[in-house]
Amino acid sequence: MLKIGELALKTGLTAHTIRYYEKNGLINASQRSEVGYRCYNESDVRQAEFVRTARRIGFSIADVAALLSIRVDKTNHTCQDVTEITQRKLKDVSEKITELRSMQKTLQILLNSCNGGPENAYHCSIMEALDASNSQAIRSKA
Amino acid sequence: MLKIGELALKTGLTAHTIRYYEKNGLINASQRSEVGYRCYNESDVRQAEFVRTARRIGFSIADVAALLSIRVDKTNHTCQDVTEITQRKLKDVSEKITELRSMQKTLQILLNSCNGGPENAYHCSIMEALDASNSQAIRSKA
DNA sequence: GTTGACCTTAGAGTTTACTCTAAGCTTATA
DNA sequence: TATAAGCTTAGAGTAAACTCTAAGGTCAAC
Repeated sequence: MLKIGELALKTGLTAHTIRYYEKNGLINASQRSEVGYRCYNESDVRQAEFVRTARRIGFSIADVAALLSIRVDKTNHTCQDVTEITQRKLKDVSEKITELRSMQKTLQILLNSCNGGPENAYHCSIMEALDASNSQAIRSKA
Repeated sequence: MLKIGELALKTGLTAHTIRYYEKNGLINASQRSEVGYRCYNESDVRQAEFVRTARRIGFSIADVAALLSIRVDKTNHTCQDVTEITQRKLKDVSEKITELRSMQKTLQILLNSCNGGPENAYHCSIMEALDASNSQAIRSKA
């Protein structure tokens, strides 16, 4: 039986985070010591590791909660339930990447248009591009 | 001279957001009407459009504030000042993309490993992968 | 003259995921 | 035995960028 600090060490979470996850139903200590310390058994530890793994992959706390509810009752859930959550997350991530790629491209175009030298910014092409009320002006510089 | 609702229409921001930006020093109304309504002249509008453009590209409010302080005093700032902000942002965006790509890859691997069918989740390979305390298990499924 | 749309302010609420604090009890070490 | 490290709780603070609310004044149209 581990105490919270030991679980923290084992999982790489902090004790604070573990308590926070507990409040959110992700991790629980199946026992308390006589003086009220949280005690984690092997099954608790495995669950904590599941949570940590899922969070690292990028699942939100709500996603992890959903995955856990499947995990504790696998026979009444299907692979489809699991893939739905995973697919939704993949879609979110992919959309975010698309958005960031567009930003990245624009920023790169801006940087290419300016030498970044010590001359004053009066004719800085980045400033000019941002000032073009029509952000099309930025795209057309590709 | 535009009122706030008109500026909102013109820029695609909401009146709420414009007031919020004002509080943060990004947009200002150089005049008020007799009864206290904000009045935006052409220069105010151009600044609001600069802000909107910069925000769309992904600059934070703090970044935009920095860019604006260059914009109002171009002769005392250099192209280098501008490119530094832009480069920092590009670095942030690129790092975020790298992180998201890794998530995307992992999620795709998980999905490839499971048919997502209506059978119960008892042997769901996504759940198994998440349960492998060593998230290496996920990577090795590539 | 009365709707309804628009404007004002200060300030609270939202989202996500922590992160930290205070006040106090427990346990291990020197 | 004293000190430090670790545990408890409730609750506040952080970050970023809005978003909304309440209570009230203004303006154009019917």
